[in-house]
Order: sequence, then structure tokens, then C-alpha cells
Amino acid sequence: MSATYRDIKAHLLGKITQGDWPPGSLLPNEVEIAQQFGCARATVNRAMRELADDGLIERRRKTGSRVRMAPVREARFSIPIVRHEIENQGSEYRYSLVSSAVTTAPDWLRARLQLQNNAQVLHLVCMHYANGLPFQHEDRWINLAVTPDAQQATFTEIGPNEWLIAAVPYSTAEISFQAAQADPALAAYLDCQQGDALFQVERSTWWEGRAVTFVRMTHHRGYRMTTRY
Amino acid sequence: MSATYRDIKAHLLGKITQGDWPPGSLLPNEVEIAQQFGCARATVNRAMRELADDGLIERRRKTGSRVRMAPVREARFSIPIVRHEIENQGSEYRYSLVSSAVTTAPDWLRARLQLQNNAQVLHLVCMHYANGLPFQHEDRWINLAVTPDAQQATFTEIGPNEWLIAAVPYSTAEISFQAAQADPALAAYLDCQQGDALFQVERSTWWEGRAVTFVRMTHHRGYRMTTRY
DNA sequence: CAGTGGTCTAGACCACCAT
DNA sequence: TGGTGGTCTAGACCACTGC
Repeated sequence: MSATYRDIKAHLLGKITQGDWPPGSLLPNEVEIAQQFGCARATVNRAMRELADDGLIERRRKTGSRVRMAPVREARFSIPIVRHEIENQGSEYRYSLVSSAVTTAPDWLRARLQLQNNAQVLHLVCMHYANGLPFQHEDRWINLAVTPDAQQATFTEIGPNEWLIAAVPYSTAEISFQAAQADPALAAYLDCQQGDALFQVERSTWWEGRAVTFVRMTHHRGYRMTTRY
Repeated sequence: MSATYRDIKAHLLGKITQGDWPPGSLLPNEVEIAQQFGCARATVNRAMRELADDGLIERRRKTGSRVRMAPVREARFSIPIVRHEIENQGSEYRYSLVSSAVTTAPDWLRARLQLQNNAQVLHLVCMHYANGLPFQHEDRWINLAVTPDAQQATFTEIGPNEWLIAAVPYSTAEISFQAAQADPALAAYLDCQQGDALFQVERSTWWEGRAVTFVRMTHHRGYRMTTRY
């Protein structure tokens, strides 16, 4: 049996990570590698294409494939549903709706989501608890022009995040992370001192070019978001 | 000319995002789609494999391909070199080495990087400025057992991050994000009030199973990290 | 123009796994 | 045990790009 694309990928990766092929150096072309491994060029192509997707090499027609000078370091974070995040760490999840109101979108939200004047939005405030302790405060705005059904949902049992994932499953989003100081209200919700540093995530979600929702999630004091890459 | 894998991928993606194939539903198998488009099965395979890589569908032998119930939303952050981050926003970059010392690794660092007793490390503190304003405070520890050359480098002109990328280009890392309160020293370096909420990134880097470096980067007040997905 | 990667084909065999 | 995806092949043509 001849080499698989995984064998070839592993071989090339080893040459790169162990410094045999330093940044900027030229790799052999597909035909040469195929001959060396006694396999078809398509097999080598898949291995090299995955290395390019992983950010390790750059490929150009005519000039061949080079090891990237500055490896593209991409960290990938899975964006979990908060209930799953809590349950996966072995804690008991509890959800609570704090307030719910239909209003006209405030100016800052209209600008952020490119909404029309007088756009109607549903404003929700919720809390998520892990083993009875405050875990995340959720401040959410839903564009009723895109998901009018949201006005009928009560959100007393299931959170708006899970409801929206079911209603508008495949959307695009912009997400941002920042640090914020606890104001008196957040301090009370999250059981911390006023002025404490809290980890905040904001997300705007779009579907077919229209804004669906904006949410600001503030986590309990000491929360860390971690990943490997 | 028959369909390309991009055509097919776009077609399938449209069916999913527009709700024609709701979460959990079964997609046609590869042979059916190939007949429908009048192309080879390998072409359909590539389109569907990419949709699976993107987290939109789940593929299993015998049972076929289904739209994922909860789309795997993965946000990807490129981890830039701070100099590039500053230059890309059109600001002038300035770097400054605050302190440099060779010491025995403290206990917390030994535990974190799984170092031996009495491991020697280089401890660096640096500042990065954008247009003369504090941008990022860098507190770095380098394992001299893996990169002894670091002891000869002066780090007065180029920062340790860029030096390490050249010395150990392809490594793996664990990264975490959190909010922290400015202590008196950080407040002075970053020109903010003591107690201000600051966005902090910590990263441990490994090469061939050995710890290379640990770094804690604290950003100026108001810093946000943003991406789309 | 010539060298490289990008993609497609028609076919083949195999690995997995629900029934 | 049969249906599905996973992978490989040998060949072909095309697209891009540096010379």
C-alpha cells in the first residue's frame, strides 16, 4: 500500500516544525513529492492544500510552495451555548428571566445594527447560574422585524440564545471581547464588588444581510476563556 | 462546462441557511447530487467535506449527511504580532524593554510549564506603544533550557515575541483571555487608574513537548478584540 | 512561454456501521 | 450485509504568474 495524504502531511509537517525547512524556504513541487512517495499527485495535493489551510505554507502557481515567514497563528474558539458550557463543567444550570420589554430601538443600537428609525425591538435581561452561583448576565436586544415570533415567546423557561438558534440557526456574527468594570447593577447580579473587572462578550448576529440580535454577556468575576492552537 | 465544487458548496449552503433543509435533516447522498449536477462524485465529495469542516453538516458512513442540530460556531482569531497590529491600524509602533533578568523559575511558573526544579528562566518586562500611547504591557518568561540563545539576545531593539517567532517558528500554544484590575504598577505603565478593568491575554507555548515561554499581555484600557465568523 | 498549482473525471476499493 | 462516505489513481485540461 502506498502513502496516504495523512502520511504525506505528517512528513511535510515534521520537516517544517523540526526546522529542516525554515520559514521562507521552498518545498519540492507536487510531482516530485508524488514520485518520492510513489503516489498520485492528487494525494500530495490534498496534503499540501491542508497545510496551506492550516496556515503553515503559502502556495502560488509557477513559483511553488513556501514555508510561511510568520506562521499564521489562528486560535479557534468554539462559541458554546452557556447552558452547555455550565453542564460540561459538571455544574447544575439554572436560568432566570429578569425583564422583558418591547421598545423602540435606542440610537446606539440602531447605529450598531443598521436598523431603520422607529425599529421595534425586544429587550431581554437574563441571568445564568452554575450550581446556584451567578455565571453570566445577558443583556439582549432582538430585532422584531426579522423574528416577529420572538414577541410571542415568553423566555421564562428557555433562554433567548437557545430560542434564536432554533429560529435562525445559520447566521453570521461579529463578536468582540473586552474587560469592563462592574456598575452597581452588574455587581448585584453577579455578586461581586462594584468596580470589579469583568470579562464581557458582545455579539451581533445577521441573517441574509439583516440584523437579528445584539447581545452583551458579562461573566462572573474570575472567568477565563481558554483554547489551544 | 459542468459544476465546480464551489457551485455545489454554494448550492448546498443556500439550502441550509435559507431553511430548506432544517437542522437535523438528511441531505441527498453524494451519488444523487453528482447526478443532479452532472459531475463526478469526487467533486461533490469535496464540497460536502468542506461544509463538514466548516461545522455545518455532520457526515457518517451508511447513514449519510445531516445538517447539524446546533451549528458548531467557531470563531477564529488571528493572533497578531503586536507590532503588526499597531501598524495595521495606521499607528506608529514603539517598543521598550523595561527589565531583563535571569532567575530560577518561581513555583507557579514551574507548575504552569511543567519545568524541573531550579529551571533557569529569562524574565522580561516590555512595553509596546502606539503613537506614543501605552498599548500593551508584556510580562514574559522564557525557558532557557529550550532556547539558551535567548540569554545572548539583548531585546533592546526587537521584542521577545518576534525573536521567539524567528527562533522557534512552529509551536503549539494554550491561550486564555480574562479581565484583570490594574494594580499600581500596571496603572503606571498603561497610564490608567488603579483598579481599572484591563483585557489580559496569557499564552503558554510548547515545542516538541517542551515549554518554550509563558507570557501575560495586558492591554490599554478600552481595548477590544474583534472578529467575524 | 513554460512551470506550477487548481480542479475535474471515471473508476476503483475500502472502512464503517445501522439494521 | 448492504449503503454510505473516505480515499486513491492515472490522466487530463485549465489558470495563474514569473520570465
